[in-house]
Amino acid sequence: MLYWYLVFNLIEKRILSAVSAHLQARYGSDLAVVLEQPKQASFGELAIPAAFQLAKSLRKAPRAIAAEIAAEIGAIEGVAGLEIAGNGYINVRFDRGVYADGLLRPPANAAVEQDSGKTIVEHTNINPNKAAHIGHLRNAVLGDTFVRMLRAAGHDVEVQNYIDNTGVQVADVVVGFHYLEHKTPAEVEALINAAQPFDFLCWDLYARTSSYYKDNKDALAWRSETLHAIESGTGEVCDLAHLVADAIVERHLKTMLRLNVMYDVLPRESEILHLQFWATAFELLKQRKAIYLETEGKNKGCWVMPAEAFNDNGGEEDSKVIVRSNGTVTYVGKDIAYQLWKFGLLGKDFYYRILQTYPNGHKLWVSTDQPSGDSPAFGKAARVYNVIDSRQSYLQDVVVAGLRALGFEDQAERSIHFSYEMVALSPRTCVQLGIELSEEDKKRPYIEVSGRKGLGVKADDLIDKLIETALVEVESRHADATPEECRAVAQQIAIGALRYFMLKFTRNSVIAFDFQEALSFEGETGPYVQYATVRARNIIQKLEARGEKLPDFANVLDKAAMARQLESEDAWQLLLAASKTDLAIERAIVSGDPAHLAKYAFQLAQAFNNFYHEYHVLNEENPEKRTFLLWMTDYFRSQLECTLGVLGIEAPPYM
RNA sequence: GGGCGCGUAGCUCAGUUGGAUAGAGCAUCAGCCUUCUAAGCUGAGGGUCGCUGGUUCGAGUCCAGCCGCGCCUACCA
Repeated sequence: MLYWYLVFNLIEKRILSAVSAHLQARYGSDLAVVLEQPKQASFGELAIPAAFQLAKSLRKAPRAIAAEIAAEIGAIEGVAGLEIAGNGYINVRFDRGVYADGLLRPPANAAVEQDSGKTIVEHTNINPNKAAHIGHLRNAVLGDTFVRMLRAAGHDVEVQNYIDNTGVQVADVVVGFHYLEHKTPAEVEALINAAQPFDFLCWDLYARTSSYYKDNKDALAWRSETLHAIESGTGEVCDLAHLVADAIVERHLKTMLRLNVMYDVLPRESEILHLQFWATAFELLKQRKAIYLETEGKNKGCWVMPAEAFNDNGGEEDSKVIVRSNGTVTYVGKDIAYQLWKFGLLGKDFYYRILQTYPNGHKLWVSTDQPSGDSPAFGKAARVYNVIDSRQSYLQDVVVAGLRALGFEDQAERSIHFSYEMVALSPRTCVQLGIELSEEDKKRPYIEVSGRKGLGVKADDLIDKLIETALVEVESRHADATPEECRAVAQQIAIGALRYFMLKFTRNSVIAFDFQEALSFEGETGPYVQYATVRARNIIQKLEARGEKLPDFANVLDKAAMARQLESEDAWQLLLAASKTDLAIERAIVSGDPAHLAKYAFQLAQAFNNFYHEYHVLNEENPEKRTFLLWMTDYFRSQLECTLGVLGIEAPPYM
């Protein structure tokens, strides 16, 4: 892993090693020293709780031990002083001048660690049979932000979006077109190019087909016929399926691009079938006895994985069917093959072609079953993150168990289910959408969405609504701007609001989606952070409009001057908050939750807003202070822009 | 029944490996725009951290047992 230079981290490390060495020499203790963030900023920058841990073995009061350590440890570079506090804390105060100087003039020898191989992040994975909804948005925004975090920290990341273009869900829409509406491929093609978005049309058709099955059980035969046709790879129904899936994938890619979400490659299930990925995996699984042919009971005739493989006390659990008694493979089976491929363990690869080139020049590849020239090397990862909601954790466990049963212990260990809770609807939003609720549902805190019932909020509808809401605000504030400019700004604000909303909740909390909350641009929201960034840039723009240039801070600000300016506790706290961006990114990666970075972004914006109100930068008369405040402004600006960038949020030119 | 998760202010949620006075936002109330944009800032009120016990110098955090809620537990994906 590559870390860019962290002044804070550097001082932290110095303290850690100094304290460890001292405890070893003085007490013969090999205690693992840790540092804490003091509860209150006024206590200092870091706290050492080591005295508490030593109290027992030394049979001494923590406070006395703390005093002893503080008195005897000696000087640590970058540390101005140590204080005893509470029952035995040692609070650390940084040398403010040294710290600021480190931020302004970072030493050249940045710590570099080698990345240990490629990381694959798989996210989005929407069934290509209907429009994307808010649940898919959570997946894509979480995945994309996690990718940005990893890349910011120097990781080599490959982004995959798996397309299940041969599954039941696609089949059901094909049933709708073919059997219910008697449409030919040519007629469906006309619909794809029609004014109404094709994925919206399919949203309704899918719901209609699903409800038709309910009243006409015989119609389920249409589904299996369609699935067989798709699997055979030929015929009108199969053509129809590809037509539908490809058109909807294109729509999904457009929707995701609106949110600044892009991919490297789309592995498709059709290729997993045609290139016999499953057949290869099946042989492996049989060979190594990871699955067996059930000879009795309800699963008679199926190839199953025993429950003990994926469940610690699997005695009571049913084994998991991998191959059905009719010889067809389940989704989990295909997923095991896919997971093996991701690690380069299958001994097979897809062929690839370029599907499209994004506006920024990035190329998106898609799997194909025909040799088609050069392509980047996909797959063969050292680590795999599957961004999939927690409802599928059972299936993810089975996939990992498959790897383990094949003897790929390391890869099983590095198969990470990046799980998150679902997005449901608040009862209030259901009412707004005209969804009728039963008395029972009304009492629930949230209502689960259902694509099958067509119950949910479409991603594009939500984005449009956000843009319209933002547009009203932008136009009311900038009467002089052109409609195109206003729209562009409104779009950035809308996406900022949406991405932040999807990130502000920790992964394992259910989001009860509420329009009123999601459409808010005030308080803890994306636009709040964007607004702070715009303000910081405005100060610098105003300066330049007055014919002044931003000083070359490294030449005009020395350590002593900064130390003088940082005698103000407020200024120091603000600088400290602003300097912790890298730390926040690193912690969010370690904890695996982008919500932590979103929280930091909000706190950073709060800090800047405090700065903005407390100091009037351009009117400052003291030259040294004015230069210093300009530096702080510029530093805040760059830190805010960096954080927003990692969150995938743009800062508009004005708000 | 089993697995996973949740329960913290009126509402929506944070709370790092146990640590100092449990925090935000929204909502409510009281203030702040001739000054770099008020999508902002300042202040006030608001808490039995679901319950009971345990571990220890110390528990919202760890352990056990309860209570309530959600999801999963398909030859669907």
